[in-house]
Amino acid sequence: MLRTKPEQIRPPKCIYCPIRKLALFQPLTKTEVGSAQKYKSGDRILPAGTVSYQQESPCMDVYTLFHGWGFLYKDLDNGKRQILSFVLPGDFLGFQGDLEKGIYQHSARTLTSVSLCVFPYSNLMKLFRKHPKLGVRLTWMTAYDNALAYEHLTSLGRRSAHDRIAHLLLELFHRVRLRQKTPSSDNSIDFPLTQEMIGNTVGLTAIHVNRTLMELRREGWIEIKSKRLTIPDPEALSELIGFKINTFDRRQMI
Amino acid sequence: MLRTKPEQIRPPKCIYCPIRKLALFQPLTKTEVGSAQKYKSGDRILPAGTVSYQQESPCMDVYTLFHGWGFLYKDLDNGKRQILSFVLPGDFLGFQGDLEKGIYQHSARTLTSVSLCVFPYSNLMKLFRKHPKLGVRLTWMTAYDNALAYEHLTSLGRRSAHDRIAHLLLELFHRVRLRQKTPSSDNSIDFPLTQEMIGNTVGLTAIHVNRTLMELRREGWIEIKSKRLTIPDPEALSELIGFKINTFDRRQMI
DNA sequence: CGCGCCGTTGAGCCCGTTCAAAAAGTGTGG
DNA sequence: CCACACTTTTTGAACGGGCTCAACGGCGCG
Repeated sequence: MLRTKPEQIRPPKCIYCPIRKLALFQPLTKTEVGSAQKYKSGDRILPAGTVSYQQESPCMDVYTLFHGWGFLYKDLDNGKRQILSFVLPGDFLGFQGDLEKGIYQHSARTLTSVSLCVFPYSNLMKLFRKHPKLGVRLTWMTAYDNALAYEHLTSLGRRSAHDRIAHLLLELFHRVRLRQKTPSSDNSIDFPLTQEMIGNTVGLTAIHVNRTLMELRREGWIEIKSKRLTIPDPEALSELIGFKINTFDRRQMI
Repeated sequence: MLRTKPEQIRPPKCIYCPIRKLALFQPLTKTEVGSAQKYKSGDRILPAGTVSYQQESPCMDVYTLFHGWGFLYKDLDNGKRQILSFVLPGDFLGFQGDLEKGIYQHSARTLTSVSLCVFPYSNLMKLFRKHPKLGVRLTWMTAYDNALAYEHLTSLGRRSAHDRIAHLLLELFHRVRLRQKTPSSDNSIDFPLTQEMIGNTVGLTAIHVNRTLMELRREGWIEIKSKRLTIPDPEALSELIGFKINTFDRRQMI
Protein backbone atom coordinates (compact mmCIF):
# COMPACT_ATOMS: atom_id res chain seq x y z
CA MET A 1 0.00 0.00 0.00
CA LEU A 2 0.77 3.65 -0.07
CA ARG A 3 2.72 4.01 3.12
CA THR A 4 4.99 0.98 2.85
CA LYS A 5 6.91 2.26 -0.14
CA PRO A 6 7.37 5.89 -1.04
CA GLU A 7 6.09 5.42 -4.55
CA GLN A 8 6.52 8.40 -6.79
CA ILE A 9 3.25 8.98 -8.53
CA ARG A 10 3.76 11.65 -11.14
CA PRO A 11 0.83 13.52 -12.74
CA PRO A 12 0.33 13.02 -16.50
CA LYS A 13 -0.34 15.83 -18.95
CA CYS A 14 -3.42 17.84 -17.96
CA ILE A 15 -5.37 16.48 -20.95
CA TYR A 16 -5.06 12.96 -19.58
CA CYS A 17 -5.55 13.99 -15.94
CA PRO A 18 -7.84 11.45 -14.28
CA ILE A 19 -8.96 13.87 -11.57
CA ARG A 20 -9.60 16.92 -13.70
CA LYS A 21 -13.32 16.74 -12.92
CA LEU A 22 -12.50 17.56 -9.32
CA ALA A 23 -9.84 20.15 -9.97
CA LEU A 24 -9.46 23.73 -11.13
CA PHE A 25 -9.48 22.87 -14.83
CA GLN A 26 -12.84 21.11 -14.65
CA PRO A 27 -14.77 23.68 -16.72
CA LEU A 28 -12.30 23.72 -19.61
CA THR A 29 -12.75 21.96 -22.93
CA LYS A 30 -10.03 19.62 -24.15
CA THR A 31 -8.49 22.25 -26.39
CA GLU A 32 -8.60 24.83 -23.62
CA VAL A 33 -6.87 22.42 -21.24
CA GLY A 34 -4.01 22.17 -23.69
CA SER A 35 -3.42 25.89 -23.63
CA ALA A 36 -4.07 26.23 -19.90
CA GLN A 37 -1.37 23.69 -19.12
CA LYS A 38 1.23 26.24 -20.21
CA TYR A 39 0.59 28.10 -16.96
CA LYS A 40 1.66 25.10 -14.93
CA SER A 41 5.36 25.23 -14.17
CA GLY A 42 5.83 21.57 -13.21
CA ASP A 43 5.27 18.87 -10.63
CA ARG A 44 6.58 18.47 -7.12
CA ILE A 45 6.85 15.21 -5.27
CA LEU A 46 7.19 15.36 -1.50
CA PRO A 47 7.67 12.59 1.07
CA ALA A 48 5.34 12.22 4.04
CA GLY A 49 5.67 14.76 6.83
CA THR A 50 7.28 17.64 4.97
CA VAL A 51 6.22 21.28 4.99
CA SER A 52 4.92 22.58 1.69
CA TYR A 53 4.54 26.15 2.84
CA GLN A 54 4.71 28.07 6.04
CA GLN A 55 2.69 30.65 7.89
CA GLU A 56 3.98 34.24 7.45
CA SER A 57 6.01 33.44 4.35
CA PRO A 58 5.08 34.96 0.98
CA CYS A 59 3.16 32.86 -1.55
CA MET A 60 5.22 32.07 -4.61
CA ASP A 61 3.23 29.17 -6.03
CA VAL A 62 -0.21 27.68 -5.79
CA TYR A 63 -0.89 23.97 -6.12
CA THR A 64 -3.31 21.33 -7.13
CA LEU A 65 -2.87 18.20 -5.06
CA PHE A 66 -2.68 15.30 -7.48
CA HIS A 67 -2.03 12.38 -5.17
CA GLY A 68 -1.81 11.72 -1.43
CA TRP A 69 -2.99 13.51 1.69
CA GLY A 70 -2.02 16.94 2.95
CA PHE A 71 -3.31 19.19 5.71
CA LEU A 72 -3.45 22.87 6.61
CA TYR A 73 -2.76 23.99 10.16
CA LYS A 74 -1.79 26.82 12.48
CA ASP A 75 0.80 26.62 15.23
CA LEU A 76 0.12 28.86 18.21
CA ASP A 77 2.56 30.67 20.45
CA ASN A 78 1.72 28.32 23.31
CA GLY A 79 2.86 25.29 21.33
CA LYS A 80 -0.61 24.03 20.49
CA ARG A 81 -1.57 23.19 16.92
CA GLN A 82 -4.92 23.47 15.17
CA ILE A 83 -5.51 21.53 11.98
CA LEU A 84 -7.75 23.53 9.65
CA SER A 85 -8.48 21.09 6.87
CA PHE A 86 -7.35 17.99 5.06
CA VAL A 87 -6.35 18.29 1.44
CA LEU A 88 -7.25 15.49 -0.96
CA PRO A 89 -6.59 14.89 -4.66
CA GLY A 90 -8.08 17.62 -6.84
CA ASP A 91 -8.04 20.21 -4.05
CA PHE A 92 -6.43 23.53 -4.70
CA LEU A 93 -4.14 24.97 -2.06
CA GLY A 94 -1.94 27.93 -1.45
CA PHE A 95 -4.30 30.59 -2.73
CA GLN A 96 -4.19 33.57 -0.41
CA GLY A 97 -6.43 36.04 -2.10
CA ASP A 98 -4.00 38.85 -2.57
CA LEU A 99 -2.25 38.30 -5.86
CA GLU A 100 0.39 40.95 -5.23
CA LYS A 101 1.92 40.33 -1.84
CA GLY A 102 0.05 37.36 -0.37
CA ILE A 103 1.34 36.14 2.96
CA TYR A 104 0.30 32.73 4.21
CA GLN A 105 -1.97 32.85 7.23
CA HIS A 106 -1.40 29.18 7.93
CA SER A 107 1.00 26.34 7.11
CA ALA A 108 0.64 23.23 4.95
CA ARG A 109 2.19 19.82 5.37
CA THR A 110 2.12 16.45 3.70
CA LEU A 111 0.62 13.57 5.59
CA THR A 112 1.49 10.83 3.12
CA SER A 113 3.87 11.13 0.22
CA VAL A 114 2.31 13.58 -2.17
CA SER A 115 2.49 14.86 -5.71
CA LEU A 116 1.53 18.42 -6.55
CA CYS A 117 0.96 20.37 -9.76
CA VAL A 118 2.67 23.72 -9.40
CA PHE A 119 1.37 27.03 -10.74
CA PRO A 120 3.52 30.11 -10.22
CA TYR A 121 1.46 32.69 -8.37
CA SER A 122 2.28 35.34 -10.94
CA ASN A 123 0.74 33.22 -13.70
CA LEU A 124 -2.61 33.00 -11.98
CA MET A 125 -3.86 36.41 -13.02
CA LYS A 126 -2.85 35.74 -16.62
CA LEU A 127 -4.54 32.37 -16.52
CA PHE A 128 -7.77 33.94 -15.29
CA ARG A 129 -7.62 36.64 -17.93
CA LYS A 130 -7.22 34.00 -20.61
CA HIS A 131 -9.90 31.69 -19.13
CA PRO A 132 -12.45 33.70 -17.11
CA LYS A 133 -14.30 30.47 -16.34
CA LEU A 134 -11.44 29.55 -14.03
CA GLY A 135 -11.98 32.62 -11.88
CA VAL A 136 -15.52 31.46 -11.23
CA ARG A 137 -14.32 27.92 -10.76
CA LEU A 138 -11.82 28.95 -8.11
CA THR A 139 -14.51 30.94 -6.32
CA TRP A 140 -16.58 27.78 -6.39
CA MET A 141 -13.81 25.75 -4.85
CA THR A 142 -13.03 28.36 -2.23
CA ALA A 143 -16.71 28.52 -1.31
CA TYR A 144 -16.63 24.76 -0.87
CA ASP A 145 -13.66 25.05 1.49
CA ASN A 146 -15.65 27.64 3.35
CA ALA A 147 -18.61 25.31 3.77
CA LEU A 148 -16.25 22.71 5.19
CA ALA A 149 -14.74 25.21 7.60
CA TYR A 150 -18.21 26.24 8.75
CA GLU A 151 -19.14 22.64 9.35
CA HIS A 152 -15.98 22.17 11.42
CA LEU A 153 -16.79 25.32 13.37
CA THR A 154 -20.17 23.98 14.41
CA SER A 155 -18.49 20.75 15.41
CA LEU A 156 -15.96 22.44 17.65
CA GLY A 157 -18.46 24.91 19.04
CA ARG A 158 -21.49 22.80 19.66
CA ARG A 159 -20.86 19.06 19.50
CA SER A 160 -19.64 16.51 22.05
CA ALA A 161 -16.30 14.74 21.65
CA HIS A 162 -18.16 11.64 20.46
CA ASP A 163 -20.04 13.48 17.72
CA ARG A 164 -17.11 15.62 16.65
CA ILE A 165 -14.94 12.63 16.00
CA ALA A 166 -17.68 10.70 14.28
CA HIS A 167 -18.33 13.75 12.10
CA LEU A 168 -14.70 14.01 11.10
CA LEU A 169 -14.47 10.33 10.27
CA LEU A 170 -17.63 10.45 8.18
CA GLU A 171 -16.45 13.54 6.35
CA LEU A 172 -13.12 12.03 5.41
CA PHE A 173 -14.71 8.71 4.58
CA HIS A 174 -17.11 10.43 2.24
CA ARG A 175 -14.57 12.72 0.63
CA VAL A 176 -12.13 9.90 -0.01
CA ARG A 177 -14.77 7.61 -1.50
CA LEU A 178 -15.99 10.31 -3.87
CA ARG A 179 -12.56 10.19 -5.46
CA GLN A 180 -12.48 6.46 -6.02
CA LYS A 181 -13.72 4.94 -9.25
CA THR A 182 -14.52 1.69 -7.48
CA PRO A 183 -14.86 2.21 -3.73
CA SER A 184 -14.00 -0.92 -1.76
CA SER A 185 -17.07 -2.98 -1.01
CA ASP A 186 -16.27 -3.36 2.70
CA ASN A 187 -16.84 0.34 3.45
CA SER A 188 -13.24 1.05 4.26
CA ILE A 189 -10.66 3.64 3.25
CA ASP A 190 -6.96 4.29 3.74
CA PHE A 191 -6.69 6.48 6.78
CA PRO A 192 -3.23 7.87 7.57
CA LEU A 193 -4.14 10.10 10.56
CA THR A 194 -2.68 9.55 14.01
CA GLN A 195 -4.93 10.03 17.01
CA GLU A 196 -3.01 13.14 17.91
CA MET A 197 -3.87 14.67 14.54
CA ILE A 198 -7.52 13.84 15.05
CA GLY A 199 -7.27 15.66 18.37
CA ASN A 200 -5.60 18.65 16.75
CA THR A 201 -8.45 18.78 14.25
CA VAL A 202 -11.44 18.49 16.55
CA GLY A 203 -10.00 20.37 19.52
CA LEU A 204 -9.38 17.48 21.89
CA THR A 205 -6.46 15.76 23.60
CA ALA A 206 -4.99 12.72 21.91
CA ILE A 207 -5.83 10.83 25.09
CA HIS A 208 -9.45 11.76 25.00
CA VAL A 209 -9.56 10.99 21.29
CA ASN A 210 -8.33 7.53 22.14
CA ARG A 211 -11.02 6.95 24.75
CA THR A 212 -13.72 8.20 22.40
CA LEU A 213 -12.41 6.09 19.55
CA MET A 214 -12.51 3.05 21.83
CA GLU A 215 -16.11 3.87 22.63
CA LEU A 216 -17.07 4.21 18.97
CA ARG A 217 -15.33 0.92 18.36
CA ARG A 218 -17.06 -0.81 21.27
CA GLU A 219 -20.38 0.45 19.97
CA GLY A 220 -19.53 -1.10 16.63
CA TRP A 221 -19.66 2.12 14.61
CA ILE A 222 -16.10 2.11 13.38
CA GLU A 223 -12.94 0.11 13.12
CA ILE A 224 -9.43 1.44 12.68
CA LYS A 225 -6.63 -0.98 12.10
CA SER A 226 -3.21 -0.50 10.50
CA LYS A 227 -4.05 2.86 8.95
CA ARG A 228 -7.37 1.71 7.55
CA LEU A 229 -10.76 3.01 8.63
CA THR A 230 -13.93 0.96 8.27
CA ILE A 231 -17.41 2.36 8.85
CA PRO A 232 -19.72 -0.64 8.50
CA ASP A 233 -22.93 1.41 8.35
CA PRO A 234 -22.19 5.02 7.38
CA GLU A 235 -25.85 5.91 6.87
CA ALA A 236 -26.90 4.78 10.34
CA LEU A 237 -24.00 6.61 11.95
CA SER A 238 -24.81 9.76 9.96
CA GLU A 239 -28.39 9.54 11.11
CA LEU A 240 -27.33 9.07 14.73
CA ILE A 241 -25.14 12.16 14.92
CA GLY A 242 -26.90 14.41 12.42
CA PHE A 243 -24.23 14.30 9.73
CA LYS A 244 -25.55 16.01 6.60
CA ILE A 245 -23.88 14.47 3.60
CA ASN A 246 -25.00 17.42 1.52
CA THR A 247 -22.23 19.74 2.66
CA PHE A 248 -19.54 17.35 1.62
CA ASP A 249 -21.04 16.12 -1.58
CA ARG A 250 -18.95 17.42 -4.37
CA ARG A 251 -20.97 15.78 -7.08
CA GLN A 252 -22.59 19.15 -7.57
CA MET A 253 -19.14 20.30 -8.58
CA ILE A 254 -18.53 17.72 -11.20
CA MET B 1 -28.03 55.98 17.57
CA LEU B 2 -28.75 53.08 15.34
CA ARG B 3 -30.81 51.02 17.71
CA THR B 4 -33.09 53.71 19.08
CA LYS B 5 -34.89 54.37 15.81
CA PRO B 6 -35.21 51.95 12.92
CA GLU B 7 -33.75 54.39 10.45
CA GLN B 8 -33.99 53.33 6.87
CA ILE B 9 -30.63 53.87 5.28
CA ARG B 10 -30.96 53.28 1.57
CA PRO B 11 -27.91 52.70 -0.64
CA PRO B 12 -27.20 55.31 -3.33
CA LYS B 13 -26.35 54.49 -6.93
CA CYS B 14 -23.30 52.25 -7.16
CA ILE B 15 -21.21 55.07 -8.65
CA TYR B 16 -21.68 57.09 -5.48
CA CYS B 17 -21.36 54.12 -3.15
CA PRO B 18 -19.21 55.13 -0.18
CA ILE B 19 -18.20 51.56 0.60
CA ARG B 20 -17.38 50.36 -2.89
CA LYS B 21 -13.70 50.01 -1.95
CA LEU B 22 -14.72 47.21 0.42
CA ALA B 23 -17.28 45.55 -1.80
CA LEU B 24 -17.52 43.37 -4.87
CA PHE B 25 -17.33 46.26 -7.34
CA GLN B 26 -14.01 47.52 -5.97
CA PRO B 27 -11.93 46.65 -9.04
CA LEU B 28 -14.24 48.37 -11.53
CA THR B 29 -13.65 51.76 -13.12
CA LYS B 30 -16.34 54.39 -12.84
CA THR B 31 -17.72 53.62 -16.28
CA GLU B 32 -17.72 49.92 -15.59
CA VAL B 33 -19.62 50.46 -12.35
CA GLY B 34 -22.33 52.17 -14.31
CA SER B 35 -22.85 49.14 -16.51
CA ALA B 36 -22.41 46.64 -13.69
CA GLN B 37 -25.17 48.25 -11.68
CA LYS B 38 -27.67 46.91 -14.22
CA TYR B 39 -27.18 43.47 -12.68
CA LYS B 40 -28.41 44.70 -9.33
CA SER B 41 -32.15 44.21 -9.00
CA GLY B 42 -32.74 46.59 -6.09
CA ASP B 43 -32.37 47.21 -2.37
CA ARG B 44 -33.88 45.48 0.59
CA ILE B 45 -34.30 46.99 4.02
CA LEU B 46 -34.83 44.65 6.93
CA PRO B 47 -35.52 45.36 10.59
CA ALA B 48 -33.34 43.85 13.33
CA GLY B 49 -33.75 40.17 14.05
CA THR B 50 -35.21 38.96 10.77
CA VAL B 51 -34.09 36.02 8.68
CA SER B 52 -32.59 36.95 5.33
CA TYR B 53 -32.21 33.38 4.15
CA GLN B 54 -32.50 29.93 5.57
CA GLN B 55 -30.53 26.71 5.64
CA GLU B 56 -31.75 24.12 3.09
CA SER B 57 -33.64 26.63 0.96
CA PRO B 58 -32.50 27.37 -2.60
CA CYS B 59 -30.48 30.54 -3.29
CA MET B 60 -32.40 33.03 -5.37
CA ASP B 61 -30.38 36.16 -4.69
CA VAL B 62 -26.98 37.15 -3.44
CA TYR B 63 -26.34 40.33 -1.48
CA THR B 64 -23.92 43.02 -0.57
CA LEU B 65 -24.54 44.31 2.92
CA PHE B 66 -24.66 48.08 2.70
CA HIS B 67 -25.48 49.07 6.24
CA GLY B 68 -25.92 47.40 9.63
CA TRP B 69 -24.86 44.08 11.13
CA GLY B 70 -25.83 40.58 10.06
CA PHE B 71 -24.65 37.12 10.99
CA LEU B 72 -24.48 33.62 9.55
CA TYR B 73 -25.35 30.63 11.69
CA LYS B 74 -26.39 27.00 11.83
CA ASP B 75 -29.13 25.59 14.01
CA LEU B 76 -28.56 21.99 15.12
CA ASP B 77 -31.07 19.27 15.72
CA ASN B 78 -30.45 19.43 19.46
CA GLY B 79 -31.53 23.07 19.61
CA LYS B 80 -28.04 24.52 19.84
CA ARG B 81 -26.90 27.29 17.54
CA GLN B 82 -23.47 28.05 16.14
CA ILE B 83 -22.74 31.50 14.76
CA LEU B 84 -20.34 31.22 11.83
CA SER B 85 -19.50 34.82 11.07
CA PHE B 86 -20.59 38.40 11.40
CA VAL B 87 -21.39 40.33 8.27
CA LEU B 88 -20.44 43.99 8.07
CA PRO B 89 -20.90 46.67 5.40
CA GLY B 90 -19.26 45.76 2.12
CA ASP B 91 -19.39 42.03 2.82
CA PHE B 92 -20.91 39.76 0.24
CA LEU B 93 -23.31 37.06 1.38
CA GLY B 94 -25.49 34.36 -0.01
CA PHE B 95 -22.99 32.94 -2.49
CA GLN B 96 -23.16 29.17 -2.38
CA GLY B 97 -20.80 28.17 -5.10
CA ASP B 98 -23.16 26.22 -7.25
CA LEU B 99 -24.76 28.62 -9.67
CA GLU B 100 -27.38 26.15 -10.87
CA LYS B 101 -29.10 24.67 -7.88
CA GLY B 102 -27.36 26.17 -4.85
CA ILE B 103 -28.87 25.20 -1.51
CA TYR B 104 -27.93 27.18 1.56
CA GLN B 105 -25.79 25.27 4.02
CA HIS B 106 -26.49 27.82 6.75
CA SER B 107 -28.88 30.60 7.65
CA ALA B 108 -28.47 34.38 7.78
CA ARG B 109 -30.11 36.91 10.06
CA THR B 110 -30.01 40.61 10.71
CA LEU B 111 -28.66 41.77 14.03
CA THR B 112 -29.47 45.45 13.64
CA SER B 113 -31.68 46.98 11.00
CA VAL B 114 -29.94 46.41 7.72
CA SER B 115 -29.91 47.47 4.09
CA LEU B 116 -28.86 45.09 1.35
CA CYS B 117 -28.08 45.43 -2.32
CA VAL B 118 -29.75 42.55 -4.14
CA PHE B 119 -28.32 40.65 -7.10
CA PRO B 120 -30.41 37.89 -8.64
CA TYR B 121 -28.41 34.70 -8.57
CA SER B 122 -29.04 34.08 -12.23
CA ASN B 123 -27.40 37.40 -13.13
CA LEU B 124 -24.16 36.52 -11.44
CA MET B 125 -22.78 34.38 -14.23
CA LYS B 126 -23.59 37.07 -16.79
CA LEU B 127 -21.99 39.69 -14.60
CA PHE B 128 -18.79 37.65 -14.39
CA ARG B 129 -18.76 37.06 -18.12
CA LYS B 130 -19.05 40.77 -18.70
CA HIS B 131 -16.51 41.69 -16.02
CA PRO B 132 -14.02 38.86 -15.43
CA LYS B 133 -12.29 40.97 -12.80
CA LEU B 134 -15.27 40.39 -10.56
CA GLY B 135 -14.79 36.62 -10.61
CA VAL B 136 -11.32 37.10 -9.22
CA ARG B 137 -12.60 39.71 -6.81
CA LEU B 138 -15.23 37.34 -5.43
CA THR B 139 -12.60 34.62 -5.02
CA TRP B 140 -10.58 37.17 -3.10
CA MET B 141 -13.49 37.94 -0.81
CA THR B 142 -14.35 34.29 -0.30
CA ALA B 143 -10.73 33.54 0.54
CA TYR B 144 -10.89 36.30 3.13
CA ASP B 145 -13.98 34.73 4.69
CA ASN B 146 -12.03 31.51 4.75
CA ALA B 147 -9.14 33.08 6.61
CA LEU B 148 -11.63 34.38 9.18
CA ALA B 149 -13.23 30.96 9.55
CA TYR B 150 -9.80 29.38 10.05
CA GLU B 151 -8.98 31.91 12.71
CA HIS B 152 -12.24 31.11 14.49
CA LEU B 153 -11.48 27.41 14.22
CA THR B 154 -8.18 27.81 16.03
CA SER B 155 -9.97 29.85 18.67
CA LEU B 156 -12.59 27.21 19.33
CA GLY B 157 -10.13 24.36 19.11
CA ARG B 158 -7.17 25.64 21.01
CA ARG B 159 -7.84 28.74 23.07
CA SER B 160 -9.25 29.31 26.56
CA ALA B 161 -12.58 31.04 27.13
CA HIS B 162 -10.74 34.19 28.11
CA ASP B 163 -8.68 34.30 24.93
CA ARG B 164 -11.51 33.27 22.63
CA ILE B 165 -13.70 36.10 23.78
CA ALA B 166 -10.90 38.63 23.68
CA HIS B 167 -10.08 37.46 20.16
CA LEU B 168 -13.64 37.89 19.00
CA LEU B 169 -13.90 41.36 20.51
CA LEU B 170 -10.64 42.44 18.93
CA GLU B 171 -11.66 41.05 15.56
CA LEU B 172 -14.97 42.88 15.51
CA PHE B 173 -13.39 46.00 16.93
CA HIS B 174 -10.85 45.97 14.16
CA ARG B 175 -13.25 45.15 11.35
CA VAL B 176 -15.69 47.84 12.39
CA ARG B 177 -13.02 50.50 12.71
CA LEU B 178 -11.64 49.73 9.26
CA ARG B 179 -14.99 50.84 7.88
CA GLN B 180 -15.10 54.18 9.65
CA LYS B 181 -13.71 57.30 8.02
CA THR B 182 -13.07 58.85 11.41
CA PRO B 183 -12.92 56.19 14.14
CA SER B 184 -13.95 57.55 17.53
CA SER B 185 -10.95 58.72 19.52
CA ASP B 186 -11.96 56.84 22.67
CA ASN B 187 -11.36 53.41 21.10
CA SER B 188 -15.00 52.40 21.13
CA ILE B 189 -17.46 50.97 18.63
CA ASP B 190 -21.18 50.22 18.45
CA PHE B 191 -21.58 46.66 19.58
CA PRO B 192 -25.02 45.11 19.21
CA LEU B 193 -24.23 41.53 20.32
CA THR B 194 -25.86 39.95 23.34
CA GLN B 195 -23.77 37.75 25.59
CA GLU B 196 -25.68 34.75 24.38
CA MET B 197 -24.63 35.52 20.80
CA ILE B 198 -21.03 35.82 21.90
CA GLY B 199 -21.41 32.40 23.46
CA ASN B 200 -22.95 30.98 20.30
CA THR B 201 -19.97 32.31 18.38
CA VAL B 202 -17.11 31.12 20.55
CA GLY B 203 -18.67 27.87 21.74
CA LEU B 204 -19.46 28.81 25.34
CA THR B 205 -22.50 29.23 27.56
CA ALA B 206 -23.94 32.72 27.95
CA ILE B 207 -23.30 32.32 31.66
CA HIS B 208 -19.65 31.59 31.24
CA VAL B 209 -19.36 34.39 28.71
CA ASN B 210 -20.72 36.69 31.38
CA ARG B 211 -18.19 35.57 33.96
CA THR B 212 -15.33 35.90 31.50
CA LEU B 213 -16.51 39.31 30.37
CA MET B 214 -16.59 40.42 34.02
CA GLU B 215 -13.04 39.21 34.37
CA LEU B 216 -11.88 41.09 31.27
CA ARG B 217 -13.65 44.14 32.63
CA ARG B 218 -12.12 43.79 36.09
CA GLU B 219 -8.70 43.48 34.48
CA GLY B 220 -9.38 46.74 32.67
CA TRP B 221 -9.08 45.33 29.14
CA ILE B 222 -12.58 46.11 27.97
CA GLU B 223 -15.76 47.93 28.79
CA ILE B 224 -19.23 47.16 27.45
CA LYS B 225 -22.06 49.51 28.27
CA SER B 226 -25.36 50.13 26.51
CA LYS B 227 -24.38 48.33 23.33
CA ARG B 228 -21.01 50.02 23.06
CA LEU B 229 -17.65 48.29 23.33
CA THR B 230 -14.50 50.10 24.43
CA ILE B 231 -11.04 48.56 24.25
CA PRO B 232 -8.77 51.14 25.87
CA ASP B 233 -5.53 49.53 24.71
CA PRO B 234 -6.14 47.20 21.75
CA GLU B 235 -2.44 46.74 21.01
CA ALA B 236 -1.60 45.59 24.53
CA LEU B 237 -4.54 43.20 24.58
CA SER B 238 -3.58 41.83 21.16
CA GLU B 239 -0.06 41.28 22.40
CA LEU B 240 -1.32 39.50 25.53
CA ILE B 241 -3.46 36.95 23.73
CA GLY B 242 -1.53 36.60 20.49
CA PHE B 243 -4.04 38.32 18.25
CA LYS B 244 -2.53 38.81 14.81
CA ILE B 245 -4.07 41.84 13.20
CA ASN B 246 -2.79 40.66 9.84
CA THR B 247 -5.59 38.18 9.22
CA PHE B 248 -8.26 40.77 9.68
CA ASP B 249 -6.61 43.62 7.90
CA ARG B 250 -8.52 44.28 4.80
CA ARG B 251 -6.38 47.14 3.68
CA GLN B 252 -4.69 44.69 1.36
CA MET B 253 -8.07 44.46 -0.29
CA ILE B 254 -8.60 48.13 -0.90
C1' DC C 1 17.51 -6.17 19.64
C1' DG C 2 16.68 -1.65 21.15
C1' DC C 3 14.88 2.86 20.20
C1' DG C 4 11.04 5.86 19.24
C1' DC C 5 6.56 6.77 18.01
C1' DC C 6 1.88 5.62 18.72
C1' DG C 7 -1.90 3.68 21.18
C1' DT C 8 -3.97 2.34 25.64
C1' DT C 9 -5.35 2.73 30.43
C1' DG C 10 -5.85 4.78 35.26
C1' DA C 11 -6.50 8.54 38.75
C1' DG C 12 -7.48 13.11 40.00
C1' DC C 13 -8.31 17.83 38.87
C1' DC C 14 -10.25 21.99 36.61
C1' DC C 15 -12.62 24.72 33.24
C1' DG C 16 -16.80 25.38 31.70
C1' DT C 17 -21.70 23.51 32.24
C1' DT C 18 -26.22 23.08 34.36
C1' DC C 19 -29.81 24.55 37.25
C1' DA C 20 -31.79 28.23 39.81
C1' DA C 21 -33.01 32.80 40.91
C1' DA C 22 -32.66 37.65 41.34
C1' DA C 23 -31.48 42.24 39.32
C1' DA C 24 -31.26 45.36 35.60
C1' DG C 25 -32.55 46.89 31.05
C1' DT C 26 -35.84 47.51 27.09
C1' DG C 27 -40.02 47.97 24.82
C1' DT C 28 -45.16 48.44 24.83
C1' DG C 29 -49.58 50.27 25.67
C1' DG C 30 -52.42 53.04 28.69
C1' DC D 1 -44.86 59.06 32.55
C1' DC D 2 -45.83 54.75 34.61
C1' DA D 3 -47.05 49.75 34.81
C1' DC D 4 -46.18 45.41 32.98
C1' DA D 5 -43.97 41.84 30.28
C1' DC D 6 -39.99 40.20 28.41
C1' DT D 7 -35.29 39.86 27.43
C1' DT D 8 -30.62 40.26 29.04
C1' DT D 9 -27.23 40.39 32.65
C1' DT D 10 -25.48 38.91 36.99
C1' DT D 11 -24.49 35.82 40.76
C1' DG D 12 -24.32 31.28 43.45
C1' DA D 13 -23.69 26.27 44.01
C1' DA D 14 -22.81 21.80 42.36
C1' DC D 15 -21.82 18.67 38.60
C1' DG D 16 -19.20 16.57 34.81
C1' DG D 17 -16.72 16.21 30.29
C1' DG D 18 -12.46 16.57 28.92
C1' DC D 19 -7.60 17.63 30.59
C1' DT D 20 -3.18 16.58 32.94
C1' DC D 21 0.13 13.62 34.58
C1' DA D 22 1.97 9.15 34.56
C1' DA D 23 2.99 4.61 33.16
C1' DC D 24 2.84 0.64 30.16
C1' DG D 25 2.24 -2.05 25.80
C1' DG D 26 2.81 -2.69 20.85
C1' DC D 27 4.67 -2.18 16.45
C1' DG D 28 7.86 -0.57 12.77
C1' DC D 29 12.44 0.37 11.70
C1' DG D 30 17.47 0.66 11.86
